[in-house]
Amino acid sequence: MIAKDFPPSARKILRDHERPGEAGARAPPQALGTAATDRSPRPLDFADVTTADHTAPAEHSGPAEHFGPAEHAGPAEHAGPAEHAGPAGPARPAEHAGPPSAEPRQLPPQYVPGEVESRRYAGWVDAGYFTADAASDAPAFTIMIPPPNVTGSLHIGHALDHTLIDALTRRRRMQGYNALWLPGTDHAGIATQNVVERELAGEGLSRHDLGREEFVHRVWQWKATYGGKIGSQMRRLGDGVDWTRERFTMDDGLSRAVQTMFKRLFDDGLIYRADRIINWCPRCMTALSDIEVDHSDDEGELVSVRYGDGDTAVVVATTRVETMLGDTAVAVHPDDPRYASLVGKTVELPLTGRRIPVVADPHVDPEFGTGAVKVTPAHDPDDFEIGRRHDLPSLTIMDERGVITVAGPFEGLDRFEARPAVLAALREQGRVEKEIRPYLHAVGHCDRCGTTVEPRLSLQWFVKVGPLAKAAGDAVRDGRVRIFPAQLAARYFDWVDDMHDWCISRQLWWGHRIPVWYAEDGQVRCVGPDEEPPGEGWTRDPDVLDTWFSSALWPFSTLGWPDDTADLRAFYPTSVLVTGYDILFFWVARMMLFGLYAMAAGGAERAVPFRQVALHGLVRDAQGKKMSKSRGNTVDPLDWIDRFGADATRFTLARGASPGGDVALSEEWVAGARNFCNKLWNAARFALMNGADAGGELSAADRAELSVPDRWILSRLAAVIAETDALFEEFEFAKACDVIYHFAWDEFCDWYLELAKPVLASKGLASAGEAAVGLTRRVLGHVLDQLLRLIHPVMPFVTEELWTALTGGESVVVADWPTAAADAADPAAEAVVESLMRLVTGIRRFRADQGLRPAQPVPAAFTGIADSPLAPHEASIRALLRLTGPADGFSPNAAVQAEGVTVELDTSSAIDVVAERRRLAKELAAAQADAEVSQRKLSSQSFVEKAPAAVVAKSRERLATAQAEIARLEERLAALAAP
RNA sequence: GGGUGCAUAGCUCAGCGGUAGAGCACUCGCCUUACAAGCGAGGGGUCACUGGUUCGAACCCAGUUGCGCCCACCA
Repeated sequence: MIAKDFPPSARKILRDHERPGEAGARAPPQALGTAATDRSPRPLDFADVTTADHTAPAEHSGPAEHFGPAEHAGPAEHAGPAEHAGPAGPARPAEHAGPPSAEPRQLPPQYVPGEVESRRYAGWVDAGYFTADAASDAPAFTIMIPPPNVTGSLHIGHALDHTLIDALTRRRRMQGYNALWLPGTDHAGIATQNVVERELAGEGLSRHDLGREEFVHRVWQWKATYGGKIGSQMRRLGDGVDWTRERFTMDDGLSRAVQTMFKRLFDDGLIYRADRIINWCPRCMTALSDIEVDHSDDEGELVSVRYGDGDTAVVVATTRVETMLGDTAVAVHPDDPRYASLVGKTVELPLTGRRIPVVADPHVDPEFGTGAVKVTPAHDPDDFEIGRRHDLPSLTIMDERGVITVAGPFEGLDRFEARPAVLAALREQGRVEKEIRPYLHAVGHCDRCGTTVEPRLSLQWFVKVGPLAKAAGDAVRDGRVRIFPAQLAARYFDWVDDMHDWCISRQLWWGHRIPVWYAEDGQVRCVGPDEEPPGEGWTRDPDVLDTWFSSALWPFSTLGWPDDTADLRAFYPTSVLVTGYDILFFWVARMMLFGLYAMAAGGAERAVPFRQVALHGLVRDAQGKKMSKSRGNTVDPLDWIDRFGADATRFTLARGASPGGDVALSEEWVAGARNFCNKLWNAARFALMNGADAGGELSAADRAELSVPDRWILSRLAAVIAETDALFEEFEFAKACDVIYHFAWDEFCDWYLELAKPVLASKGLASAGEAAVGLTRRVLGHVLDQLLRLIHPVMPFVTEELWTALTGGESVVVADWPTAAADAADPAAEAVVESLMRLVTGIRRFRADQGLRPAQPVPAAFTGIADSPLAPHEASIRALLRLTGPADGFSPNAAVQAEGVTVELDTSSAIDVVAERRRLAKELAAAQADAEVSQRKLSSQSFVEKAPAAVVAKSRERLATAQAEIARLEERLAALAAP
């Protein structure tokens, strides 16, 4: 069927790396076997065709012609090597629609991700696999996407986050949960407004030129044009999100939620408006919350200035001389004897001619500087507090751009120009007592633009966090919410238990406008979403809310809150929150604050926004350095997806992710992951070629007939499933990937498949009858089937492609998650196979040392195997090692001993005595070292007396084994020396 | 200033009381009929330093040094 139905150019997939020149000499396609007439959905039996087609053209590897049915044709001509397979493009159009194909398909010898990914993704979405059902009886599993900024494009940090979320969700879906991963984006107030303003600046315009309404319209336009980018990128990654439930924080529904929340908090007295010192960004021209300020040690100067003269002289130290223009007092510690006589008096403030009082305030540290502090209530948070305590006036000396507004010589200067100017003027008057420069001190910067933040007195809205934060802390303390890794909970408590009130008003245009109106007579009215705004004579507050206000509602606003929707009932509380530890405070804590408050009616247990918080780290480069554009060490996940495939990219990320741990990445590692995809691909190809049978359960009678390798691999599979499950539950992605990787590669591919080969070929195995072959085919199919399911959450595409080919099933996306067979554990079989591995490795070492080519058959005789558990496996061992039976004229010239078995070999040429001596000497040295350590331990009286009996016994055993080895090796060496 | 974490093979990390592990990198040999994006064999570590606890410490305790991160209103 293959040979007939496909064009010749397509046939090469079966063996594409034949050397040029050989291909033409091959026989024409042979008649096909029985499967040729079998048109059932059963997977194609590769055994029937593998050898059939050797007419491959001579080109070398890598072609990507796709073998799917015609309707999947699409842009299938990925010419050139796989690395250049090219982006498949976002969001495949509907021509690729249709459910995932269950038709048998041929597999090329190299996995080419590009075409597979776009086709499969479209198929999954169309099949509705990712669409959750609010009416389902199945337990819900909900994860809300940490909404990326609409301005953004998918960066490697998202890719990490999404890989982990997708893995969790896919696993739960396979486990039968009603799984929902809800996607969406955040309007990202400052960030988005900045982007659009930059665009305007390119046209020589500012937002004020447009006016508020027009500007906001412009942002919406921008969002319509570029806002979908991240969604198409998520499709490339394979994110199994429910696109029917996509949300945006500025959607009508979510805006209603925001307004509802504001109103409730307002009515409960948990939102207030007040004059406070806030962090002000003079570039973004808005207030910022405390956590939107990054502190860094900057070089500045510490200047000591003398205020007043003669008896009333007092020297103050400051890093901000320019603010002295706004000083309204000097403060000293109440108990400081140096200044006791000054308290209550006034001193002259230089440059201004004003006289300001000296006040006593306990906040002042007498040890620091001169023990006297200038007080600028309008431009320093501490000074503001001092001012309040002493009823001092607040003088604002700068406008919102940071420009001095005090009439006089400094008026119109920027704050950074004013500083040297004021200093120079003070110097001129002989007021400067000391200048320390450079002086390193912490300075706040706007986390959006890096501008030095200006503490500024202004009228803003705040959330009174006290009671909310208490509840947020308690929910973690009493275990309703669990944080992974647990040690990060301490950081959470530190913050939540000592949280300042949250400044939520922003002087921006892009965002949720504060729903408060003011009347001319001073009345204030907060308007709910279903109320009419007041009419004539009222003006609305111009400010918008902090972006994080709406983000904090995300777990329930996305589900229809404040309405009592079916979604809200079905999917709240969400199950897990997966995000980076860097936004623990920004987002996680605030969702706790608001979730517990808004959802309190459902009871404490159901009020929490999520049951578990899985925090991952930052993405770093191969040297563990933070990725940044300035370092030039960033990785573009889309580039990796293009070149290595989404699965390889995902595996690389997941394999690096441990709870709370940063993830180091490099191109070498993603190449390794790509290789792993290919390894699975080829293992499956082998299985298909050999009639692997993934259908049906093994009966008890079948189990009784299983070979030792079959029992071994089933035993290992069960253990690996159990380990993987346990690791997933703890969010140990790295370890789970590692367990599966080693099982797949080291055990399944390297040993099981090799052991299965002779059985499947029925070569040289007396016991391998038809039944044995059938059983092995079934075990092979079963293990591969389960393995593909296990790794599917992390590598969805390649597993889907292989699993459907292997099983004929509809899709692994909706296949059952494996469960560890309770009775599969088989320590006896494991012990035998491990022994077999050691024997085989020992002989391989001999062969390698002797330079015997892997393909060269070597006659060998086994002695001592009859009494060994390895006895039934001699044929397997011979097959693995290419050892033939001792034929006529067998004259062994070397012997290898291991596992109680002696293998005499006839290498047919003189053996390399030097190499053999070296090998034996090395083994001898190892045995001697081993013996020595054991001997030393055992000769210690206290060890023998105090150590557990089992440990002592083990040492004794080790010593005995080592001593036997030494004797044996010495004998061999002596024999080798003799002529 | 207060927390907190980390120091194990060239790199990134796992191991956390009983004689050192993985991936990648490296060396040698192989196109062995699933895979050269592969196969086989191998080299490489006084587990930061100093003490202590213990029969026994990479692992527990104390201190030292060096990195890192978080928080912070000391002018």
